[in-house]
Amino acid sequence: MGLNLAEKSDTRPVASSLEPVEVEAINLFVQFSRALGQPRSYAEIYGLLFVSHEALPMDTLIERLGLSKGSASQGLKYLEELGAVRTVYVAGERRIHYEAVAELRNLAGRFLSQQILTHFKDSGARLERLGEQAQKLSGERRKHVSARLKLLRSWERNGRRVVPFVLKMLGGGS
Amino acid sequence: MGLNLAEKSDTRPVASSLEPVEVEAINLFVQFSRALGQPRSYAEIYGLLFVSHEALPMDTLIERLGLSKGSASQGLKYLEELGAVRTVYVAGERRIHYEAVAELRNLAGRFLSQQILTHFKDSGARLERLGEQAQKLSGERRKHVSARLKLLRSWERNGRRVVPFVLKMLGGGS
DNA sequence: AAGTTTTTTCAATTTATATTGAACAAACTG
DNA sequence: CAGTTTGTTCAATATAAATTGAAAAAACTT
Repeated sequence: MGLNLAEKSDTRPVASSLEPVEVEAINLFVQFSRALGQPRSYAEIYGLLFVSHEALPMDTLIERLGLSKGSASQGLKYLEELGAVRTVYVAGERRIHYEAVAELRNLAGRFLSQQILTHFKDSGARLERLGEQAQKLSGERRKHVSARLKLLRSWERNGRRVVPFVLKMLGGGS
Repeated sequence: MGLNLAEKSDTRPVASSLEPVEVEAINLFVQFSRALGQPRSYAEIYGLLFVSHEALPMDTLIERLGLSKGSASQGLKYLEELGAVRTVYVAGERRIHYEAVAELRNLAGRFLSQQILTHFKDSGARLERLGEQAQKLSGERRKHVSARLKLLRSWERNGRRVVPFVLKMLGGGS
């Protein structure tokens, strides 16, 4: 079913077992996840772990956030792979407990390479193929495509230069 | 119906009226659009305009890309608002013609403010509310939430600082 | 202004993505 | 090892987003 963290215009009820401070924190991450195109449920999980004082087992996340087992399991798996969450072994507890990893730089780095760079990965090959096709053209047409290609190459270069820089900047303050 | 720019494992036929060089260019932008979470059809439109020597009317885009009228109209509207496309008046032609605007810096700037910054816009207010809720807690719990809040504030600061910097870097080469 | 072409709008449909939950598997327990 | 708890998988379903196309509007023509 998922949570409902009601915004002004939203009339569904807020999950009763969450405290206001938790609702606020979760909202923050859910908002963020929309900007990044990530599933809401993952953001809910991360948000709750982020404000929680102690590590939580999957059960608790399911119960308090109103998630299905499947979502919780997949979400935790994803977040763990991303490095956004780590497992913690709690004395006298059988279940795996999770806590939020709060390091922006690593998070952003992994997220960028996972979500963005994979999409860019063969842009080099693509540009090359475009270049080949351009050679087959003639006259005005070829001139134009070649100019465009040159532009694309410079865009790609600039784009690549930006990523490490962003990471450095994000690392600075935290 | 939309286009089909077949990748290796994809068996549907390529639109017959597109030349190889166009297919390559469009593929490039479609790929890009996936990374950014934008509709494929918009990327197709931009891609075709980007390689085209002359400005094209909506009709031509519909015909060559196999789009519906609606998609073409909305896509062009969106791209024009974004500043990715501009209208051109062609002598002796009644229909509006469009051409791609190829300036990475402006494009990226508008895109960021449209897609990202809007999501961040009330992060300040959200953080404030979270702060208020934190005050209502006590002991260990409050200490933890306060620390988290501090961290979030620094993340936000760093995030904001990054944007203008990225734009400067993207402006450099083109 | 009546007719024609071009463009926009938006409810209905299709397509893509996220979520569920029941069946399965793994990990532990006594 | 039989029983119990915990965790995963994945086909089915629900939800969200993109696309269509018919109807309306706007822009132009004679």
